[in-house]
Amino acid sequence: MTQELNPLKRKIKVFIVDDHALMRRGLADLVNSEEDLSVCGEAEDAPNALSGVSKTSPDLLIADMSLRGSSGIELIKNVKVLYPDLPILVLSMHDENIYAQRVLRAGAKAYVMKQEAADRVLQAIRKILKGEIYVSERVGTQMLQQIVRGRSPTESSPIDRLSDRELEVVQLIGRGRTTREIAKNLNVSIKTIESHRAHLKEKLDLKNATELVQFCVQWVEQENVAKH
Amino acid sequence: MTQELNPLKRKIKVFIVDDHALMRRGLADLVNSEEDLSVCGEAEDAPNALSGVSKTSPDLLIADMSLRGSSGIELIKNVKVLYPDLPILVLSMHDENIYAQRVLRAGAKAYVMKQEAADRVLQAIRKILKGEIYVSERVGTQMLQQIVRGRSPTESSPIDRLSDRELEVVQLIGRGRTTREIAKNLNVSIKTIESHRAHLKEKLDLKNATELVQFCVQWVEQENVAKH
DNA sequence: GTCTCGCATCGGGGAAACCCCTTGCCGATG
DNA sequence: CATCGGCAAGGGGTTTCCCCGATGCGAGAC
Repeated sequence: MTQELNPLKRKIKVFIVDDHALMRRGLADLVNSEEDLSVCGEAEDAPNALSGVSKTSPDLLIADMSLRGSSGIELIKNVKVLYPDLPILVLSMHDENIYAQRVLRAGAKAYVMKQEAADRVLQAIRKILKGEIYVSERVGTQMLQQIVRGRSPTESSPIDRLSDRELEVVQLIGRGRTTREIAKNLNVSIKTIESHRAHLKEKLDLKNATELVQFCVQWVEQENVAKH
Repeated sequence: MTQELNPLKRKIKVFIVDDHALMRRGLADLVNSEEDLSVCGEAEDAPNALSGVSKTSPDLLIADMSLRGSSGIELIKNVKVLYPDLPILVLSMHDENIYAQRVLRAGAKAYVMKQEAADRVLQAIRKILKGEIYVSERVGTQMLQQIVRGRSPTESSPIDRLSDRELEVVQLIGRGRTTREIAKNLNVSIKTIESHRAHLKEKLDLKNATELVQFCVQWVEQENVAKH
């Protein structure tokens, strides 16, 4: 609408990467509705994003996490190598703390969930244009809690803090064994396994038994993949 | 084709349901950019959708599958009961034809993936306004292949034997939710969820709760990977 | 050496979840 | 119209979860 009203003051150029056309449209609308922002280009996957960025040299990149093919995190890393000063805002489906941490470590400056309101995205844009970092409240407080508990986020995965016995229990839970079965298997009391599970929940910051099983299943899976 | 024949006539009213604000914006922009269409209302969840529809009495409903709380498929069924003639277009993250089949059986008239281009959505809108049914090409051919193979949709993978509600519970378990949380989320008694879980264990031939969680986690994972 | 700390092992007790059985309702199917 | 499947929900017994400890044991700290 008001895109070319002010030719004296160049607008801040924003490049959008998302594999959902409709989401791109919504984002573009949002960005262009701001006086001083304008969309300079769009892409639906990582390769097109890289070539598009090199053509349009934007001031800001908005990227979706879950792209087809090469994942969003790979794109961030690649962009960071080629354009270290280009701030990146990452949109994600997940509110998982793990994703946020990985994304920020990969070099993004903001992590916003797609569920959030549109003005949150604008807040994030403003913040990272000032050189600051933005994460949505829920993820942010989770991260702070981790730091308060003395766990530096840069330190490798929390799985390293587990004892050998605890890791053993993780394996068995991940294979679908019950507490009783594990106890019998390891020739100890059920109480002992319950105790291990309690420690696991604490160390891995999991709320309840279901989340514990979820984590263990995923970890066993991921470990089996890593071997091949 | 026929959209600019009667410029004096009232525009066709479209109601949008999606829990992503940006997606709503993109959809609204798309719809309003058409001469004869206009967005008459939006909602971010099922309850607001139902009251919004009753207030604005739209000619077409566009709904996201994966809403918070009561899921998209429930919304479709509810809408179908109250407004049997209101055509519904369903947007989905998944390209699995399991979902497409369920959605169409629940009464929707079109199934479109969010990845698809914007004009596909318009194609779908035009088609269902003419009383026809639209599914995206990939899903459509998958369905046809199943029919050609003589495989009734009820007998391939054990997951197909699950009811809509049961599949919904699988999703939530796979995301680490407890029985209580699921009950609250779906606004039913804990006993009901326990009952669903019992049926799931029976249908999927799982011994206990841990195996059930294991299965659900793996299924949700595998499903998210299948997109790429 | 003693002290602390993490680890592994158990127990009590109350709350929650699990598990099996049954019931009622509705809509579709035959 | 009768039966069957899906959904919701309750009763009641069993098991697990979860928050409290407690003990012994080895390893490093001072």
